[in-house]
Amino acid sequence: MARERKFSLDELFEQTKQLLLEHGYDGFTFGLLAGRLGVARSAIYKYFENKEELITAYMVNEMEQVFNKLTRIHAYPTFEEQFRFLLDLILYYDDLHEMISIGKRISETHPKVKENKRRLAQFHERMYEELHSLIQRGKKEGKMKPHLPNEVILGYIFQSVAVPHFPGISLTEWAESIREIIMYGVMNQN
Amino acid sequence: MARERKFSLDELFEQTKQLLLEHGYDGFTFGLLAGRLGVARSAIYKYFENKEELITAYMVNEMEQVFNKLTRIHAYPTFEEQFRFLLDLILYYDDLHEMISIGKRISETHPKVKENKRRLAQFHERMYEELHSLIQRGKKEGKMKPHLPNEVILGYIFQSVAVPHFPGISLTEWAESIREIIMYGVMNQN
Amino acid sequence: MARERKFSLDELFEQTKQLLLEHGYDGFTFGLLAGRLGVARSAIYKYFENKEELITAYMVNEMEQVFNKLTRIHAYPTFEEQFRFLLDLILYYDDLHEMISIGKRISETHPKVKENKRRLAQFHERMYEELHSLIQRGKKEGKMKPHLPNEVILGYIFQSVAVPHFPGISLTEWAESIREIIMYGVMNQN
Amino acid sequence: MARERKFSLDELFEQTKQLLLEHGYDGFTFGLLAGRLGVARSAIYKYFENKEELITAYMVNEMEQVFNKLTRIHAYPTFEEQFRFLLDLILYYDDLHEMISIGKRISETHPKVKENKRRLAQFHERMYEELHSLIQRGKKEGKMKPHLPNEVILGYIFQSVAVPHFPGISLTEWAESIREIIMYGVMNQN
DNA sequence: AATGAATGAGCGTTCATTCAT
DNA sequence: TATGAATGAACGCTCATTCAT
Repeated sequence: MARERKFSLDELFEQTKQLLLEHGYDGFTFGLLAGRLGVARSAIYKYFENKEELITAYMVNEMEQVFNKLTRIHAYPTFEEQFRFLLDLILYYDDLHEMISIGKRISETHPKVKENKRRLAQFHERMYEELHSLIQRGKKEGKMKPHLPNEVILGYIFQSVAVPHFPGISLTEWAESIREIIMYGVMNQN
Repeated sequence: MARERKFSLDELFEQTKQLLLEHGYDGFTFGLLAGRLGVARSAIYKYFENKEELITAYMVNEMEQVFNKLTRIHAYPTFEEQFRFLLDLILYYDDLHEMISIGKRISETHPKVKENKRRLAQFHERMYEELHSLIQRGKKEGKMKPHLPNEVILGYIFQSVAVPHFPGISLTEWAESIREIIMYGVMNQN
Repeated sequence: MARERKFSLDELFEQTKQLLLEHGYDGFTFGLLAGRLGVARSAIYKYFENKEELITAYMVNEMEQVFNKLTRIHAYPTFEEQFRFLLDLILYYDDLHEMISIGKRISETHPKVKENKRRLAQFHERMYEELHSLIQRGKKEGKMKPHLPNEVILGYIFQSVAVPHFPGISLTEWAESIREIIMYGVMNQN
Repeated sequence: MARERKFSLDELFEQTKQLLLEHGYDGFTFGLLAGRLGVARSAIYKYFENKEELITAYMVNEMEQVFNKLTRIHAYPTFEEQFRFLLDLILYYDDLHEMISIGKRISETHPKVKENKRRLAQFHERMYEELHSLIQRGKKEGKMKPHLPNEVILGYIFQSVAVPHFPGISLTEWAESIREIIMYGVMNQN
């Protein structure tokens, strides 16, 4: 009876992600998105009342997925394996960092946006808890430097994904180098 | 002879910097800037023909200062001191990184913009030369890991400044932590 | 499916014409046009991406009509009839001249503008061909002065439409006078 | 005592003329003019309260000169010589036409503008009187077609200067052709 | 559910005009 | 007399958002 939808939410989120990464927050427009989905600009307003709501909704969606993957960390028994899993995850989701910084700029005017931001914050919090406890474990087992503040370690790790990939250096070489620096620094030990 | 200026170039650059950091390139508007300076939008066009010229002019100004400080590195004799000086400098100018990435996006249509970008590129080049030779020295003296690509090390160091400052951790504690991680990593040695 | 349009393209072209004649190219603004159509300025951008595109589109439209009429010239057998038909046509479309001179000033930045200008040029060319061959015929039949350059004759005829209509002289009297001057000059023959 | 003027009115009028011809009424700006005179924009406001006043003042000045030349027509005894003198004058001052059409668009808001336009109209009138009487004489002497309305003849002659100069035709050839058409038309007599 | 039409706020920019020195 | 600083209105243009179908 009702007309069939011309686009799925998944499609919409996927294109939203791409556009955000390509054009940033300001460069993202409904016109662009609608163009990619093959619908009229106004059609999107049936699902999201405004740009901010759409973007935060997308972020919640993305965050959910990341978070789900993150919980698989418990499948690994040793600290070392868990830490490596975490680094892999972060290096794989290397847009995460960009996304987070975009998220910060969104001001919460409408109630739905507020709700989305609340959920985002919640995810953030739960994620940080996970990570905190991992770091805590590393310190307890004497494997991580105990005097470094947890927040700095975490921020630091997340930040690392933004180190630019230079041409001439392979992706794996890059990833391995980053991993080593995070763990043991740039200085030679003797 | 003419009436007194309502704002100085220094003021203008200062506000430009703040706005760029808060809102990014696209979010930066003459309206915002004029508002902060307490003048009409159009007044700014007396000094800069367009947005790109203003922003690149600001960047040249900023870059000049950084570069001048950087050359003082030669006052320090040992590698360790020089390396510490460099880290201090970068942590102090912690917006540098953001600024550089903004600078990349500006297309050079007008001649003055072109000139500004040329000067910026020059600074960049000279700066990278300085840093490369520092790292080279570190490797030669057996103090830095020789197998890490120079580009990754440099990118990494610059990236580090973007690690967020959490409230609850003092700035010096943050800086010290970052320094240690860069040099020796997060892991305990035994 | 969507709401009804508040203005038709024909209306838009009509007002465009009027405004161009009244204010010239620079004096023509979207604000003025929108005002006459009773819509917001921005509404017009749904149909034409910029001022140049709108104006060239209008001109193509106008030119098409003129050209269609012009081809009816072949329905007349004798040179005299054809010449008279031509003069009538030109005197009737007395803004043509103004329009052509406006058209020359438009620089072609956007592709659609380029396309429009190409079509305009095409019309021009075909029109001039028609007229040239008419004049050629007049000369061959010994009815036009053979030593006058074709370009001057054509330019002259087109120019004549710009002779102002003084109040106090009827349109037909004006047209008849112009026709006579073009054909036989202002001087008495004896 | 008083500072010496950095520019003369003559200079100003000369540059005004050039700029008007190059850029038209809208394209003419105080900035451009000031640039050519080597003074600040605002300096010009000491002499002319606004753009319209300046332009009309220039036009009065120009008109004065043309009119002065025109009165020399009485030095010639015969109608033919006078007519040729008139045509020469008009072909020489071929910008006159452009200027007049520019003048029409100026609306008289300020009193000084009004006054200038009044003087312009006066010149116009006196000029037309001169020309009318010339044409009258031509008709009386049986040299001009008596049935053509004077206004049309005059408008026609003035209009002729706007016939474009095509490259490939020398200026004198062009002028001669125009003259012939005005006098005897494009058609062959037999 | 989806569309195309229309709006209005805001941006970058230009320029006539005013003001204080 | 001349200046440079500043203003404000307008323009071309974009885009989030609303409306009627």
